[in-house]
Amino acid sequence: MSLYDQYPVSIYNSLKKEKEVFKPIHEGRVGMYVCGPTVYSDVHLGNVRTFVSFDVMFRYLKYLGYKVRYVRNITDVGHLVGDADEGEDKIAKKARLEELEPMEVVQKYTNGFHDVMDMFNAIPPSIEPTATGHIVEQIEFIKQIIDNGYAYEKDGSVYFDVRKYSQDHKYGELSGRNIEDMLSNTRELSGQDQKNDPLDFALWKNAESGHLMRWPSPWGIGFPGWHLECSVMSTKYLGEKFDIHGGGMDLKFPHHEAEIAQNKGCTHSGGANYWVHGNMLTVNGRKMAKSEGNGFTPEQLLTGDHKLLERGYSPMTVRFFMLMSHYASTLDFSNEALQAAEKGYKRLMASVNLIEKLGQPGGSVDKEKSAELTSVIDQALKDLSDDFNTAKAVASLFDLSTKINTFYQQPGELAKIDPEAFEYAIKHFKGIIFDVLGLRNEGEIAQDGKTLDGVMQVLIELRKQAKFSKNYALSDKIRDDLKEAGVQLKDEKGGEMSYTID
RNA sequence: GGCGCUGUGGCCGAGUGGCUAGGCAGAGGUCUGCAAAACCUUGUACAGCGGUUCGAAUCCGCUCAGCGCCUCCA
Repeated sequence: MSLYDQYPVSIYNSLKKEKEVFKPIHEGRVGMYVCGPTVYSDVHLGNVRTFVSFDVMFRYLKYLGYKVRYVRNITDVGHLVGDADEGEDKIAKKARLEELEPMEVVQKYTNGFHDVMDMFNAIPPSIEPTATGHIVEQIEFIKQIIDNGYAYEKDGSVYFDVRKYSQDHKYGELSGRNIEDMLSNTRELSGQDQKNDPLDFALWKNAESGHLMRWPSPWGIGFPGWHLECSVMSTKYLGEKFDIHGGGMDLKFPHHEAEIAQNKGCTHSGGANYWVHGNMLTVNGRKMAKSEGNGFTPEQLLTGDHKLLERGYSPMTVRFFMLMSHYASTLDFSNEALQAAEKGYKRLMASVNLIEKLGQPGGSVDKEKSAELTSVIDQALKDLSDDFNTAKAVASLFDLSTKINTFYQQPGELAKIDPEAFEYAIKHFKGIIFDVLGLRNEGEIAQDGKTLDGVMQVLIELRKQAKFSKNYALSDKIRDDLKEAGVQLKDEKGGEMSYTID
């Protein structure tokens, strides 16, 4: 029996607006598509949160034994600048500002994005397709939509005919909107005269002279519309029907709504069965966004070089902080919260490090105590299967952490644990922490240095001698000075000493 | 205006109609030469007002406060 049968996953489906038992289309296999970043500037924490959320889903589904194909695109063309109605492309605009080739801009920020994802230990997706790499497919997709009667051409551009579409399908099913409301609330926008209807959106845009991104098409020189790539690439790599589609809450409308319409308009299938939306990161209760000026770069987060940051925080502290809440809840950033997360993270890692130092379990096995141990793991897996509730799972991990610490201090307690139960619990304890939550043991990395460890052993030996001769002034000085240098010495039972690096 | 969300103890943050979430901080204790860490103990929490119910933080209604989307946004 596989783990996914043992711990069936349920997911909150934005499309149905309720939690459902997850049933993949193909037994044992999952196709997952997540809307990736637009690479025209640095990613900020909000982006990181969303991708970390989906990274955990990817990791957990694999942990359960599913074979997962995870597709996350790179948007390197297509999104229009909000206040420029002339149809100027974000990337083209940025290119002009920086006097670069558009593809130079794309490459620069794609590299940066990958570096940041790596820093936060997010596993690269199975496929990371780019919009510019799928111009041909996008053109074919548009042709089919036109053939199906849901799009029209006008002056070298092609628009999706929302009204026509809504006669046959429900437009707005994901975001809970209806066409009439939207019509009466449409804002006055200039430059929309080409469209038959303000609700229509572009599938292909005619490139004006001087526009930097241009490709030939049956409708002239131009570039693909803002929403098209995701429809096209999810269909290409996952099929007309696939399992999970994810993205940030703010993409629900219009982006995902348009995506569904394009999919149905082309293939008559709506794409994903389960739509999953991650919530926003907030600062003082407000969405972290570039326009608010309350976001910061990962570099600033590490160094603490930002007016909102009291000091820097390590990547794993931040990752752990994010996992202490549920992906569908807003998460409010504050220095206090981050500092609390940092302590919690270190506490967890300290227990992990202790595992190696534990003696042998068993001897005078207490069945109840053993069952208690495995039930904590059981609970954690149930919680993860319950819409990926990392917050709850983390609580179980802390329970286990306490138990491990007790085992270390009181070997008698460890003797009560059945060796098999112990092995099972430790395997999953580590599995959940490292494989599912994707945490890295930052302290351990620092301790890898053999030279440093050798130096530490010398200092520890000196301190032991000082203590033995009751020269507490010297032994305290060694400890205090090391503390100053970022190394915490701990006296243990039996006169042994250990150290941790901050 | 339309669609939707949230309001939990000092802070962050889970939560099922009845059983201690958890982390951080605080208090007391054990251990220790002193620390640190760890362990144990400790908190009259669920915005307000009504209603449903044997029982609601959890369901319903209203009020108040805040937020998101509706334009690019994770």
